[in-house]
Amino acid sequence: MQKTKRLLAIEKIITEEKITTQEELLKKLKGKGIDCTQATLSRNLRQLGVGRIPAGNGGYKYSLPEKIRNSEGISFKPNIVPVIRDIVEAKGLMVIKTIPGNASNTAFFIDGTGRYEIAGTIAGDDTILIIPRDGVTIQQVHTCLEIILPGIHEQIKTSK
Amino acid sequence: MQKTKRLLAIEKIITEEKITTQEELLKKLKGKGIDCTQATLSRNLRQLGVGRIPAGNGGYKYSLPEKIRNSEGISFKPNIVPVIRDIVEAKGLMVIKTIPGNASNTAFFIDGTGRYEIAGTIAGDDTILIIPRDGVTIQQVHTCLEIILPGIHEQIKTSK
DNA sequence: AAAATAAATGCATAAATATGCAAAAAACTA
DNA sequence: TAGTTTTTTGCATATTTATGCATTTATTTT
Repeated sequence: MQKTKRLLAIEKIITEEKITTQEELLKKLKGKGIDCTQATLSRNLRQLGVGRIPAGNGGYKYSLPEKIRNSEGISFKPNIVPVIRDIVEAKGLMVIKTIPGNASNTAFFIDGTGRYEIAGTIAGDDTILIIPRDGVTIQQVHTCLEIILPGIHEQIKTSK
Repeated sequence: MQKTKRLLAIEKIITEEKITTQEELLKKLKGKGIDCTQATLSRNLRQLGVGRIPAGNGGYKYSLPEKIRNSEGISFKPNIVPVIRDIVEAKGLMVIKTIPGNASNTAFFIDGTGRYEIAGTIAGDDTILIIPRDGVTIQQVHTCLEIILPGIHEQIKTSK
C-alpha cells in the first residue's frame, strides 16, 4: 500500500528535519520518490496527529504527538524498540513478546500513545496482549505499531 | 497594558475550552470585553507557543505547550498537588512551601509549563520563590497556579 | 513635558491549510 | 473473477492563518 509507506516517510522526515509547510514536506517526499498532493498530506498529517507549533526562531514547525513539548517546541521520543522480541497474531489479537520484565512498561508506553486502533492492552512479565478495537484489522494494527515504533517489524525480522 | 490581559485570557480560554479557530477565540474574547483582530491573535498565539493540533473527533484545536499529548490530541497533567503545603505572597513575589525535599522538582514542573505570567523560579529544599513577570498581578499568578494545578488553593485551604 | 524610540495594532492581502465531491484504487464477497 | 463495498486520492476551492506596511499607543530619554 502506498499510503502506509507515505505515513512512515512523513513521520521520519518530521522527526529528523524542521518542516515548515506542507509544500516543503511535499518536496521532501518527492525527493524520496513518494508523490502526492498537498490535500493528501493535510489528511495524512491529521491522521498521524501531527500538530503545527510555533518554532523558536520564527516560522512554524510540524511536530508529532505523544511527545513532550517544552515552551521552545522541542520534542523527544523514548526508544523502546530493542526490548521487543516478536510480534504474532492470534485469534484476531496481537501478541508482543519482550525481553523478560519489560512487558509492563512497554504496554504502558503503547497505551500512552492513545492510538485509536488499540482498545486496550494486558501485560504479563514478557508478553503483551493487544486488543484491537472492533472493526480494526490486524493489518491496521501492524501499521499502527509501525507508526508507534518505526522500524519495529524490520528489526524483528532481521534479528531472527 | 491591554496585551498582558489578553494573553492571560487567551491561555485561560484555551485551557478551559476547545477552541477550533482564531475567529472563535476572537468571539470568546469579545464576550469578555477584550477586543482585537485576528491578526493580533495570530501574533499572540505565536508568542504564547500555542500549537494547533488535530482533535480526536475531527477538526482541530489550539493547545498550550507544556502539555503531554497523545495521538488523540488529549492532554493530561501529572498531579503534584499533594506535595504543596502553602502559598503566600511577599513583596510582590509568590512563595510556595512544599513538603521537605520537593521544592526543586515542583519548581521544575512549574517552569516546564512555560506560563507567560511567570518570569522565573528559585527553589531551595522546601520553598520556591516565584517571580511574576512585570505587569502581572499576584491575583493573576494565583489564577495561573489554579490553571497549572487545578484545585490547589482549595486543597491548601481545607488542609489547614 | 517634549522629543525620540520602541512596541503593539489594524487593515488588507498573501500564504497556507482543509475539505466537498467525483474518480480511481484497493479490499472484500459471493 | 466479476461484482460490490470501502478506502484513498486529486482537483478545485473555501476556509483559515500569517505578515508587510502604515498608524497608533506606550515607553524611554533628554
